[in-house]
Amino acid sequence: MDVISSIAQKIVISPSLPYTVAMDYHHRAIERKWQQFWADNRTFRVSNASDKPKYYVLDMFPYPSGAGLHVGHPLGYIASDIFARYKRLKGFNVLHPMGYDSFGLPAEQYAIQTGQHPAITTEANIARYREQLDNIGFSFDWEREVRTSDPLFYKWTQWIFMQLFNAWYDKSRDCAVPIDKLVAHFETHGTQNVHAVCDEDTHFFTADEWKAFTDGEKQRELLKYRLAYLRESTVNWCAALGTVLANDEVVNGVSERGGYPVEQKKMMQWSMRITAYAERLLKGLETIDWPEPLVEMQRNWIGKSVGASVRFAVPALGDRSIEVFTTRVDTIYGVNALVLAPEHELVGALTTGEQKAEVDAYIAQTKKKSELDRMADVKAVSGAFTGSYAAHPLTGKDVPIWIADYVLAGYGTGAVMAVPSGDQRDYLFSSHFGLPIIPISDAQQLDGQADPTKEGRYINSDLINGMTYAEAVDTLITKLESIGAGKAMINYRMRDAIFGRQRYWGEPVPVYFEGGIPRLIDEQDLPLLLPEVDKYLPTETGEPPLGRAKDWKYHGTFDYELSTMPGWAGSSWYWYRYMDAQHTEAFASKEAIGYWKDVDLYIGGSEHATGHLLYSRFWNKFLKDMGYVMEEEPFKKLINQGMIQGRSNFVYRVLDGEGKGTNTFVSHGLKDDYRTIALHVDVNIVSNDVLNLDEFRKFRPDFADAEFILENGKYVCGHEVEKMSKSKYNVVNPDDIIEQYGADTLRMYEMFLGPLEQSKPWNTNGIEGVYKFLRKFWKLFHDAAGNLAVSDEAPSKAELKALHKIIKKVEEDVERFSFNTSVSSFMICVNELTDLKCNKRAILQELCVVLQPYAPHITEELWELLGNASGTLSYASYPAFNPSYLVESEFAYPVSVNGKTRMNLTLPLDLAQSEVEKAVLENEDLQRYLEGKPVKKVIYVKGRIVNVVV
RNA sequence: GCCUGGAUGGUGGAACUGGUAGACACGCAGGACUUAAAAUCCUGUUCGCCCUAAAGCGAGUGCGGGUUCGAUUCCCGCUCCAGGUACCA
Repeated sequence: MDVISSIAQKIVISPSLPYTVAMDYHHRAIERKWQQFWADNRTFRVSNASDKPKYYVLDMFPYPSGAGLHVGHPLGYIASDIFARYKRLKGFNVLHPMGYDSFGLPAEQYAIQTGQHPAITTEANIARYREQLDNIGFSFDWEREVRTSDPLFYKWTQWIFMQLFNAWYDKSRDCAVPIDKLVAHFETHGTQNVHAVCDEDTHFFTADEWKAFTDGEKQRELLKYRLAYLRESTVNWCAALGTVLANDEVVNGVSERGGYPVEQKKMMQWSMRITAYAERLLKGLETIDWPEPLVEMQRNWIGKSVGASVRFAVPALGDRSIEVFTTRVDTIYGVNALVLAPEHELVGALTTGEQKAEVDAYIAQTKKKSELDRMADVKAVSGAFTGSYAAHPLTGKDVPIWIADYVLAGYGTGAVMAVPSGDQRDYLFSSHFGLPIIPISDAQQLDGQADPTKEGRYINSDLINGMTYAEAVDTLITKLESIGAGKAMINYRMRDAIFGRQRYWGEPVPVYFEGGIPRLIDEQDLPLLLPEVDKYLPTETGEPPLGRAKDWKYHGTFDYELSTMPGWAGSSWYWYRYMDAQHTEAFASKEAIGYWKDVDLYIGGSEHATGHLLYSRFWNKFLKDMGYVMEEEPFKKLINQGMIQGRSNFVYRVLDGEGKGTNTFVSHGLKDDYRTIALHVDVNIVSNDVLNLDEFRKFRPDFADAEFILENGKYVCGHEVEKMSKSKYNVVNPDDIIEQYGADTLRMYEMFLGPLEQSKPWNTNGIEGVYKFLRKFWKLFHDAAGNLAVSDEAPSKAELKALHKIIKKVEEDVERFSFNTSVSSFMICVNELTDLKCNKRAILQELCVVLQPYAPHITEELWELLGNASGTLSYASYPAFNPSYLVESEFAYPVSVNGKTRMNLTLPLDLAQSEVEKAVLENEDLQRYLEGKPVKKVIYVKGRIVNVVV
């Protein structure tokens, strides 16, 4: 009677529940109970002091957008949570925090449209995110939460900026050094023996000259050395948005967001001297365990080339010369021209009167071209002769000077020496303009194209004739250095990072101006709070939004810097704040940093490869140079989770003779018989590609009386993989999945979908299998009436084998981040135990521990039902694997003939090879396949296979 | 163009160091239970041939070759897909 009434009750409470007889496993009640328990008991609070070894599992923290989490966002968080929970069971003190990268454009755009302060929008979005995250049962220590837009957080972002401002990079020591040391050096030795990474226009001066400088002159000079510095840079200025955009925010010459035109504009901008760290950023890649494509991307981004810089004198210009960078100094005798970027500073001076018209026309044409579209870049060769000649540094011969747009102003010196025999671009250029093409190696094959080979011996090359590549390079560098015409040089593609945005919703730069000189505010005045403004738009005079703040002056008199920091500022150091999120004396205490040191495992998307991950490594190295942190690299191991794509569903509306839509829809399998148009349909009313017709009528009231042509009584939808977006009706909210199936099912299903690193479309088909698994698991502990029924009997051999198989499997899988295979193995284990009718406490209790990282709620509940203290499962011990339970005495060998499997033969594992051969060859069934042919050889691999070769 | 991944049933995927390809799950088909449906349980499910069936035979991991007793796995050549990057001297 009780059972029946409880069923009845269940039906009343949850009429929408698909499985009304699920009287046993009530995921809603269980999950709510444990989430509350963990919060109330601060179960996942972690201490900065422990006898246990430390382990730091970090997720890339989200930007809290207004749309909330969709089902793709938590993929990485689930994986890292499984890993963190597993490490806790393995006896580690695990730091597993979460926070928000809460400065950013969408909140500001919303503020521009609605006038609502971005802080309010952000606060609401964070609350929504938190609720959604809590629903999934993550084991985050929320007491360490950080928000980059919180003044208590950005105080330290500003503080780090101040340290960067107050530092320079000393190449002799190969590290950053406080600027005071540079000032002290200037006072005693001037610029002598200063090896700094600095601007190109620094002056040389003696100690006396330095001392004679005014304070303003000193500051101006020092700015050229600081790691955070102000300089005029060409930026992507978007007038419509009133801001500067990063290169990756500009697509095809228009802004990625909104598609507004973008122009190149010179502006004074804060920059970060990341190029000082180029070599260390490159070297460090060898010491970290990151996915190869990511390492490769950073390597390409840094773009190191080893070569030489060579100076070509230009007699017509007196003492001025053209400097080129080349990676192939060995080809210098093959030079037939110098080619400059049209923007090169010497172009004006070099152009002769005769050539002026042509050159000007060409420059005008290039400008238009770059404005138009670089994507429409045809391989057309173009260029113009300046009329001037340079002198070849070794032969003294005249080398014509050209300009062409295939030479980029921003790379190297903006000028190249053209060697048509060795470089394809130079070859095309030379053949187009009829310049001579001189072979320089006896191994070169110039049949219509350049040959960049380094093999062979040099010819037509005077000084290096007959030499090999290595000999030639050494000889030439030595020679060029001795005549002052060149030197070995390393060039990097990476540029210094622009660090200012003309935006409101970001960290204010803690700088004010006094007589045009930027100065830091006093440390005691941190944080420099974002001022209130009446509108979140640039001022009428084109100044950033902060220019609207009333009476916003340092000490009431000095103007503040009006740009704010870029989106990556806060995320470049946030993982240290988690170590000691409440600390007030520093960004984290020395003790906390000394204990946690670095991130052991970092999980996030590969889209941050060259942004966040590069800048974070840079700031980390800087903080280490200054003695604030301990490790050269912040993220020891990194895993990229794949992107979850959308999977859209379609219905097919039949078209009439004129191509107009009718009120009839045809099922996917029959649509080829009709003229149809595909319409997106909400994936949430489609199950296994079968459309719920009633829901469809509600979804599209305009089709309430539509007719449906069905197949097998069903309307089957078509599907396609697209981006997940509202307009495509393919967004799935994790909350809906959790409501229907529970968080444990969601967690396991997201893992079950496939390898973590792989991108895949979200598809709810198949989630039932995981839900069924959890109910089956629950049933192991209960009798048919739903009462706990666990036996204390000793487990059987088969039961122990099933348990220890999964203990081993999960251990191996988690360590190699293969979470999908664990889920399958759990299913196999529960299937086996169900077949064995196993209800032994000794088995089930350990199984709870093994499954806990994947399905923490159901296992906590069962753990408690088994009589364990409530909520102690998170810190239980992972069961020890005992291989003896897996030992087999015999094995069913697949017996193959010439590699083709023909039969199975069960044999004891301790047989000697000769005995196995005998048993196999004497087998009657085998004779059929041998067809009387003589046996050449028998391959026997113990516990694997027997192969008879005839 | 270059760099990095990837391609396995109707679907998601498994096979970890060369050793029974398709585990596990979805879907589908059939059956049990039920007045019925849902849920649950059971059976089958790579394809082709043969066939009442059982059994059997053949093919098969994008395509073409190779190494090997044995290849989804290693080597060579190609096709397609995804991500990154692009006159980088």
